[in-house]
Amino acid sequence: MPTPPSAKTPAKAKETGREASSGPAKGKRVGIREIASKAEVSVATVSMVLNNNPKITASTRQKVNRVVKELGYRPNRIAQSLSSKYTNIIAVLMPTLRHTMADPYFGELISGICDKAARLGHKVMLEHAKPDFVREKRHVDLFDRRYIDGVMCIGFSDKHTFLRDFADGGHLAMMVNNVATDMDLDYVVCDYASGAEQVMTYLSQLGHRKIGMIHGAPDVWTMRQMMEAFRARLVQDSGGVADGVMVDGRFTEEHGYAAACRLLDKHPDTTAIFAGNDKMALGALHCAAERGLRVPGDVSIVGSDNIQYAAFVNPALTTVNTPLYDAGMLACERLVERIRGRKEPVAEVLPTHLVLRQSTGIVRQNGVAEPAE
Amino acid sequence: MPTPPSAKTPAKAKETGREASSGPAKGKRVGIREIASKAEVSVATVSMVLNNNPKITASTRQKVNRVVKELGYRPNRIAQSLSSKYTNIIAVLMPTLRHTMADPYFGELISGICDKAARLGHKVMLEHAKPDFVREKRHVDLFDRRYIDGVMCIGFSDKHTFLRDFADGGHLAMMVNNVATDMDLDYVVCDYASGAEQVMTYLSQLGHRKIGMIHGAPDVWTMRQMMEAFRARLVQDSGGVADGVMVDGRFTEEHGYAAACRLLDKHPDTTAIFAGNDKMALGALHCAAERGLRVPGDVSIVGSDNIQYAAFVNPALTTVNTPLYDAGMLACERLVERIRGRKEPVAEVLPTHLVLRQSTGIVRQNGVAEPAE
DNA sequence: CTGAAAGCGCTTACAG
DNA sequence: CTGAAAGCGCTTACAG
Repeated sequence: MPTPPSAKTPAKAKETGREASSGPAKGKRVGIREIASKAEVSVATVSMVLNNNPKITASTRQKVNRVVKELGYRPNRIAQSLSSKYTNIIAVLMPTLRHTMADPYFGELISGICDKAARLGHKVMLEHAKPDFVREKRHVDLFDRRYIDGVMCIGFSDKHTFLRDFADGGHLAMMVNNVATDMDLDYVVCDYASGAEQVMTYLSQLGHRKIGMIHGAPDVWTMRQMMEAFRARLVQDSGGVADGVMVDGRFTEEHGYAAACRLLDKHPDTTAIFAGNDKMALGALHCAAERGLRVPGDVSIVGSDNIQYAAFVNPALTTVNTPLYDAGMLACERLVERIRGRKEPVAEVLPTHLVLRQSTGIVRQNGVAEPAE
Repeated sequence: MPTPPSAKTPAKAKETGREASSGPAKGKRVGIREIASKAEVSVATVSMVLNNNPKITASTRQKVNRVVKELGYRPNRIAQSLSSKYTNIIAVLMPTLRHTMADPYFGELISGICDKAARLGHKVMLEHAKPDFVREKRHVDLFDRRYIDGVMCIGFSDKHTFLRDFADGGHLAMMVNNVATDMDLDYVVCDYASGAEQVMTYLSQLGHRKIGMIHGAPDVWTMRQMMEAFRARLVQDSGGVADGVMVDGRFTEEHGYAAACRLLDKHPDTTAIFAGNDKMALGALHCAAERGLRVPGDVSIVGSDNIQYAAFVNPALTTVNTPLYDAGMLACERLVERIRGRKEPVAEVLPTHLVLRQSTGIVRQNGVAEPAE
């Protein structure tokens, strides 16, 4: 247990009189029966009023609501869940990357999910798919033990075959900004293929012919979309006009940095780098800076996702805007629809667009990279 | 509803035969009574085995556990919660900043909380304290409606007086990386005062005398700690040797950028800038770059928190490492202790240390800033 | 050490 | 349109 290293330690909180762990509040919580008796109706009627059952007269409704307000009655959600079919909780399930929550990519998705869920009266529960979590089938437990009504899956790839268990068990799951190949799961995804095409068109217009790509794991469906678009464009532009190489940057700054270094070592004639996400693009930017390469003077760099930081690096990053927050919102909305009875599977694609900033420019004249200044 | 703008639209998921919304799985879920009858004991015994009640014989325990395993029995958590005093869920409550979840600061805290909670068998629920949320006292509802056993509060300031409601209602709340002045709440916080002192000592050693600070809202306790340390050091070093000014950067890159510009406009002789968090430091870095000021040649810049990006900007940022992830872990651990009966209030301070990188250097010789090159 | 019973606080058919 | 009763699936005193 760490001790205050500084003299400016906050004053010790006083021992409080309140019974810290002696359960739900002081006094007897008011329950549905008190409301019923005070309103002179049955508990069934109170319940129906609370649930906006249309069978109830406006007058009884008023009468009950008045008492509810008077006594400050708040129905016990646990009891409601036990009696009804729903918990009104959805889970957000994600892989255990290093401090996942601190990632702006996941953050945007989750922000969208949370905001929409709150509006729809649902709570959201956070869950990490650690190895033992999966091994012990605790992802299924989320449903079997009645924690949740549905689950949103973010950050997974085709390798995460345990996701099948959801469909197999008849449980409601939604892929957010990804598609699970052959798993028959609902999804809402941004149009990464189009984003990559826009990047390639733009770079081509700027005169770039020697283009490198820093990609992430290709078992991620969206990444595959980008890689295929990259390759397809190279083929299409070929006849010798375009050339490209691909290196793995594993979605992180660190590996994006290393990938960029490798790329520039092997192909010093590279004039543009397309990174599969902004973090790898930042890594590439770092590599360029370290080598004294001017961006975009010597090499143009493009990212993808348009995370918050993309606008605040030097030079500001040209990138593909993928509406992550909106994807989170829509996915949540659709999942709740499913929970409420929607039968048709969900398969939505959100448009993407290029955001031009300072990290891209027309191709340099001489074909060989040389230090700036 | 957006339509696929690209040709590469994923194949439509097939309409599935499964009953999407017809409730918990197929077939009758196995309950505690089935286990009881198959194991030839009472349900009470099964329950006690499940809860590791020491009163149960090893042999009955075995017998029951075998059946539990055989039938793959998973106790219904809702029913458990209704009967017992606990939900085994804690909430993480935070203000509604722009896409809060995408913020690395909050992300680190939440990552720590989640990881520890999972290890302790607790689920975590995410909650945003929007204006109407607070107005309708829904933060109290979290307890009154039995959603949660305790709440972790992150990102709040002294202005958020609604936090008093927790202590007033006898509910378990924990401030994470902050202290609620006069609110009598448990807390776990990093030692920001010491961090700021280390920064000032270091800058002083480098010869800096004209130091500016970009701070955030002073009603945030931790920020006040830093500001006081900054001021105290200036006074201590005075007799004309040190001078400083403070501008508000509101915790964001944008305002940090603006604040740095204002600072450098008014005080062009500033040789070092201490920003209250890394985001504002990045804004300052951006401002310097835009003006052609070399960092650290013309001006040194220091941040605080050591978020992931701090190492990947140009130049890499010197900053104070505040162990946010650890703070989240410890806060979670302590909150669960409280839930389980701990009586003493929690008041922990975690040590911080300076991380030296490229954005700081010895003071420039001439006292006036001039464009680089 | 184990069992029978009451109860947690709601909702939902089923009567009236 | 409303009420009395059963039930959701557990845990917890209370007897034995």
